[in-house]
Amino acid sequence: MSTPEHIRADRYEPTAIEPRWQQRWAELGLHDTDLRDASKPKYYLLTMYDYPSGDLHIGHWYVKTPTDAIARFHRMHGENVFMPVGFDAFGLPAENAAIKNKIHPREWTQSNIDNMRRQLRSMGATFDWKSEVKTCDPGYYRWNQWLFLRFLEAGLAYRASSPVDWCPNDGTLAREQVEGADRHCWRCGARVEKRELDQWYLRITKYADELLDFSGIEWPEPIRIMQTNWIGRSEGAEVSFTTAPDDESSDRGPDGFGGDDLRVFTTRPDTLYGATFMVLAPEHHLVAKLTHPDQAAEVKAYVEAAGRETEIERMSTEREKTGVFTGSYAVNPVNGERIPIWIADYVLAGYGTGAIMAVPAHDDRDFAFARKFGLPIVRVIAGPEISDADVAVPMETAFVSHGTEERMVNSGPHTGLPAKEGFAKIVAMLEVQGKGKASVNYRIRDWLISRQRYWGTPIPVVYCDTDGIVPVPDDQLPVRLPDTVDYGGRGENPLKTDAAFVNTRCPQCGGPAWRETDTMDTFIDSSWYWFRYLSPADENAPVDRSIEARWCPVDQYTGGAEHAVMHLLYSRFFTKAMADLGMVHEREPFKRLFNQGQILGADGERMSKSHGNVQDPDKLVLRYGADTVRLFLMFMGPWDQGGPWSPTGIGGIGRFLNRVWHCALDPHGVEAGDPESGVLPAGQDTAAAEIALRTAAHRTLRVVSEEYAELRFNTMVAHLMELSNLLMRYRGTEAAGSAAWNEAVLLLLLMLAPAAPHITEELWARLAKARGEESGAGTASSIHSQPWPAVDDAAAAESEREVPVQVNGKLRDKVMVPVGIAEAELEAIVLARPKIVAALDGRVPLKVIHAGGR
RNA sequence: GGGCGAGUGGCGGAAUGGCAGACGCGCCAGCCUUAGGAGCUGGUGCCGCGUAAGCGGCGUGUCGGUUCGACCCCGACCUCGCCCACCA
Repeated sequence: MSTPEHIRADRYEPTAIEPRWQQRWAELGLHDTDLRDASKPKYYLLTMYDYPSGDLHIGHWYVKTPTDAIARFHRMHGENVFMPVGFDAFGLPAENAAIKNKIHPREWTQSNIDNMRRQLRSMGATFDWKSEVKTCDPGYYRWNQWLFLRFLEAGLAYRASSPVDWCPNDGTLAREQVEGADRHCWRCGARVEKRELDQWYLRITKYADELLDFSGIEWPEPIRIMQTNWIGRSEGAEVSFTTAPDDESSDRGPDGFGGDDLRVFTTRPDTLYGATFMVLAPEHHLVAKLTHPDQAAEVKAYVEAAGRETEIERMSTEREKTGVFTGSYAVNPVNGERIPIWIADYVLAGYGTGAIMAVPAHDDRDFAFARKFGLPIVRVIAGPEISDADVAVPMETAFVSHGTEERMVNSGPHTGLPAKEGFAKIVAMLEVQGKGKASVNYRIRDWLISRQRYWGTPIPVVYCDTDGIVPVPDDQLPVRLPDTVDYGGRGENPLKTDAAFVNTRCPQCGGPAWRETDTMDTFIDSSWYWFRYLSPADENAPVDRSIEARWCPVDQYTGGAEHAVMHLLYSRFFTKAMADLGMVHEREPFKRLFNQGQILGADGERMSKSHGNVQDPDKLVLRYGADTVRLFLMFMGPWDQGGPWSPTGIGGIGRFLNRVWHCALDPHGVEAGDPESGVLPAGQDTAAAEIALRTAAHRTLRVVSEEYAELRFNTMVAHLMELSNLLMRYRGTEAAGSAAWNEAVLLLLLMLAPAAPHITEELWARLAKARGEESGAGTASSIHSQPWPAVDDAAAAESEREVPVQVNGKLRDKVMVPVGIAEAELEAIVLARPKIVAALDGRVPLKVIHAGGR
């Protein structure tokens, strides 16, 4: 039984056992969650669904296999775990592939999904396949349309004309989908341009304030910060300036100048006395009206030039300031000064009111502008280091600090006040005078969802000459994507060429009408898909409210951080909007979020087919087995870290599992290559060896339990390796096969089961058989149905421990003492140690510190 | 320009105020093998002393600070990564 020949004959061969167990788990339906089963606590575990690009790469495994370990860990704790899977099946790559390969996007997508299903199953992951969702199914996108119509009724969806980011390949983009200083498309990398278009928007701005509130959800701080910055809430004041007549003698000059209300937003009302000019965005609606005839030609030229410039050029920080004087003036409401009104492209039309009061003394941009055009710079805020006599000294740079130390100067009756106090006083004064009020501004814009593409959800409205924009009635949903579309060419949306789709009847008047041919941003699909998993076949509603009530929010969500201001923000918006419309109860979608790191190619670049650095897991699985690949990915480093892919070291995981195999099946074997093998450590008898085994096993259980709960898989695996190394040390000795040994082996298998489900299941079954137990059908015989073991605190306690001794912070000695030794006794022992005596060199310690130590 | 994060052996990493380098890779030595790019055991931060067990010193990006004691906390700087970027 224990000869080396026997071991060779029955080696650990993962590829022989893994498919067998995967099939068996599937047959038993072990992971088809009964959502109506309330006998156990629910645990909704969600991992971001994938775009069906064709092949899983190692990065997909990096997200999914630890997630599966979480699922299995929670099942062993008696929870009813739901871990669904699906496909984000709409999107441009399918369309591009269709054009290139003359294949329908549906076929391309479906064959990719089939392949990815096979690959996903090879991980041994316990997905609930009966709840699978595919967003390109009419049964799914129908509800995108239904939700859109409800949003439309509620005023959360609207159509508007405005300048949009336009990608020459992908059409319109949401603001979040334009990246980098050169303003390129997030998907294809092409530089985007601005176009004025009629497009559909969702009113995410309505929820700006609520989206800033993260209380009640446990999300990583970087994501919260990114969303907070993206929403960009600024508190300040809106201030009304009145445009001035040409001369100071009348309210309105002979040319009709003056008397217009010119409103600005400022975060620094405390600097209002320092406003020495105003600046309008070139697109501001008062530009034409405020341009003095003398300046008309110059202004016209500037505005036209600004219009021709790309967003890239205008948004460059380094660029020198440009601008032009309108010839008009405005009156500063606090001191009555006439200040010139300029036009410059550093002021953005889309933020605030599209106009600013310029305070060059206290804003870097205004300072640069004033310098260039010779405009006055007046200091109105001074730090403590500036004496009253220095206030008038010309400034070399803008002073932007706004702390508690700063005081106001040159500010009429407010001079001398602390800046913070002046802020409030000036706002109050403006309100009394009707010239301003406290105000809040946001950077976030409404979500542009129109896409000029074929492979997406049709927006369910028609255009009628009589009735205008008419929503498609619910009973006509879904508006199906037609199959017979010629998408041979580029540029135009192929749907536009499909007359049978476009030409329709107005639901209201019955007259001729035209369908909207834009489709929805695919981020709509992912903004509520976790609700659909709960009732994927429901014909009456997007989500079954009674199931949602029990299962939401999602307990744990796992996926990449690249969606910080897209998917993860849209999902929160949708959840809040759906809650307000009475469709769901919860206002937050995901209670806990974990962002795993990204696995890069071996070259340190993002994995992509174009880089040629994609790592295919299938080959690794074929060679090492799924369990080894799973463990290796967990062992590489902290899960949130990721890093460049390198398979170096995967062999170490294989050796580890081999040792587990041998400990479990061949406890009495000895290693021919090791003279120490099968011999107890010097000075240890069998009883001591058994205590050592029990202690190690239960201490390992204690720490591994914590590590699973905290998703620290790399150290979890390391601790299991330590335990298996210890077992190997005792293999073949008198302690092997003892009760303590057997307990340690079983604990090792149970602890390893969530991470390496196949080998543990195999060994569990073989050990049961060896004990003569029936290991027939039924879920109870599976290791994955066992309860998570409890730590025996008495066993985990050690009787002795090693105490490090420092003198003046330097390690000088280590001493073994019984646990619980009195401090005085310990001190006596330590002070008698020769090394300590030598280190003290006759001196008496001033202070003896007993540090922490468990 | 702003925000966030990270810098530890040849490599991935461990240790978040108390023994730096757990665990693994790689490398070295030995064993076992007909053979091995298989398996097993031991060693392995750097420098110095010693035949040796061992002893001493140095060491967590740089410079300061707090502390009996700092990879860990604080300040400044350097490097790298990610996000945002003329948002008033």
